[in-house]
Amino acid sequence: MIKYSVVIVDDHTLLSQAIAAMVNTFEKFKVLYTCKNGQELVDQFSSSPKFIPDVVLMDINMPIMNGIETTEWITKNHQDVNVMALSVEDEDTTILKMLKVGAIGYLLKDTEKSVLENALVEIAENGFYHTKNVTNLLMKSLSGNGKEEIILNDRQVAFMKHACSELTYKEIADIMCLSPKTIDGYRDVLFTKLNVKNRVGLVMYAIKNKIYTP
Amino acid sequence: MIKYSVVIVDDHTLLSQAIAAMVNTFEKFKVLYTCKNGQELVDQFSSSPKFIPDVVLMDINMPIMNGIETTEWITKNHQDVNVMALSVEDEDTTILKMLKVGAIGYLLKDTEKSVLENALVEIAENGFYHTKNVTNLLMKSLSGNGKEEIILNDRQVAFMKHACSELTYKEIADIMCLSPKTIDGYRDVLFTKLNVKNRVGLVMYAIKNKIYTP
DNA sequence: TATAAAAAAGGTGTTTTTCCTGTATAATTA
DNA sequence: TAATTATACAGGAAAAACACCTTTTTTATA
Repeated sequence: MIKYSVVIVDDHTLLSQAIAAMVNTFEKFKVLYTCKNGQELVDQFSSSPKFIPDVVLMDINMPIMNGIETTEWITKNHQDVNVMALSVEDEDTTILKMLKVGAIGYLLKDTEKSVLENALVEIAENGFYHTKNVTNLLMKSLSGNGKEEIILNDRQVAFMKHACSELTYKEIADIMCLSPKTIDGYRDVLFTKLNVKNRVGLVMYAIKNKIYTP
Repeated sequence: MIKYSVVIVDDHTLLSQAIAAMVNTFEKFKVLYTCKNGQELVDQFSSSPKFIPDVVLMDINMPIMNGIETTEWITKNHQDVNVMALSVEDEDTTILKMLKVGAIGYLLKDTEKSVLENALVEIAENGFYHTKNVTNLLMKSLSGNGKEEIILNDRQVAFMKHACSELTYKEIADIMCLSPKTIDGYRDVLFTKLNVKNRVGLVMYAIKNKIYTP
C-alpha cells in the first residue's frame, strides 16, 4: 500500500517526535522527517524532490521562521503540498491568517488522536479539512457576520506596548513625542475599539493578541 | 518485568496522547492514563489507589488547576509519587517554583526522546533528575545568589487575581467582602513587596508568576 | 484645489488610584 | 505578661486615569 508522506514542523523536539511516532501508526501515513522551524523545512524542500511530502503538519509559534511565513512559502513554491496547521492557538485572527496564506486545515493540539487521523485522511484524499470551529469562523468571516477583525495601526500598537509597562500616560506621551491629550485620545479610542473598561483591559488584550509578550 | 507506571498531565490531548504512546515504547515504563488538568488528576488519585502512579509527567500551563498547584497537592498528599515537570517554559522563577513545591525534575519540551527516557529512569530509580540548566539554577539559588523568593499568602493571591481583571478596587473589595481601605492596604503592601509602581506592575507580576493566566 | 477624513491637541469635570498617616484588635511570640 | 506582628480599617490629599466634547492641523484624494 502506498502511504502518504508527512512532514512535521514544531520547535519542541519531544512533541514532534511523539507526534511523528503517532502518525507512523496510522495505516495510510508515513513520516518523512521532522523540522524544528520553517527554515529547516525550506532547506529540506530545496535539497531534493524526495523530501517534498504530501502533507505538512505545521506548528505556528516557532523561532526563526514561524508557521505563517513557512506556509506562505510552501503554497507559493509547492502548490501540491497540503499544509495543516497544528497549534495550541485558538485565536480567530491567527486561524484566519493561516488560512489566508494557504493552510487547508487547522487543528488544535487538544484534539484526539482519531481526529488527527481523520483530518489527515481528509486532507490527503479530498484536499481539505476543517473542524467545526474553523468552518464557523469562515462562515462568519465570509458573511461578514463575525467580529470584523480589529486592526491596529503602528502608532496604536506602539501605544499598546507602552501601556503594558508601568509608565504613566504622561510618560508615554513624552516617549512617543505626543501631547498627553493625544495619548488620552489613543486610549479612549482603543477602549471602545477593543471593548475594554480600563488599562488592565488594554494590557490583557495586548497579551492575548501577542502585541506584548510578558 | 515490572514496569513503572506513569501519568501524563497536559491540556493538549494530542500531545499527551502522543507522549503517552512514546512512553509506552520505553522498556521500563507504562502509561496508566492521561489528564487534561490538575483537577482531573486529583479526582483520579482520590478515586482509587490503583490510579496512583510512580511518576507524573506534569505540564505547567494548564487551565483550572495548573502544574504548580497540582504538584503541590501531590507532594502533600502522596509523597511517594515523583513529579517531573515537562514544560515549554525556561523561566528561572517558574522552574524554581516547581522544584519548591516538590517536583524532582524539570524537562523542556524541546529535548530528545532519549533524554526523556533517561530522565524517567533516573527519576524512577534514583529519585531525581535535573538537566544542567536546572542544576546551575539550584546552585545559584542555594548560594543565595539568586533573588530571594517572594511568598504571597492566600488572600494576597486572591487579590492579585482580581487585580488582573477590569474591576475597580472598590468592586474587588465588595467581592472579597472587605473594606475598600483594606484593599488599599493589600495593594500598597504588594507594591513594595513586589517592587512595582502601579496596577500594571501587579498584573505583569501575576502573569509572569502564573498567579493569573490570561 | 477643495474637501472630507484622520490625527493631534485642548478644555473641563468626575472617578479612581495612589500614597500618606493613623487606630483597633486579635494572634504570636519573647 | 509584655512586646511584636499581622490584619482590618479610616481620613484625607494629590496624582493619575477616565469621559466627553471641541478645535486645530495633517493627510489623502476626488
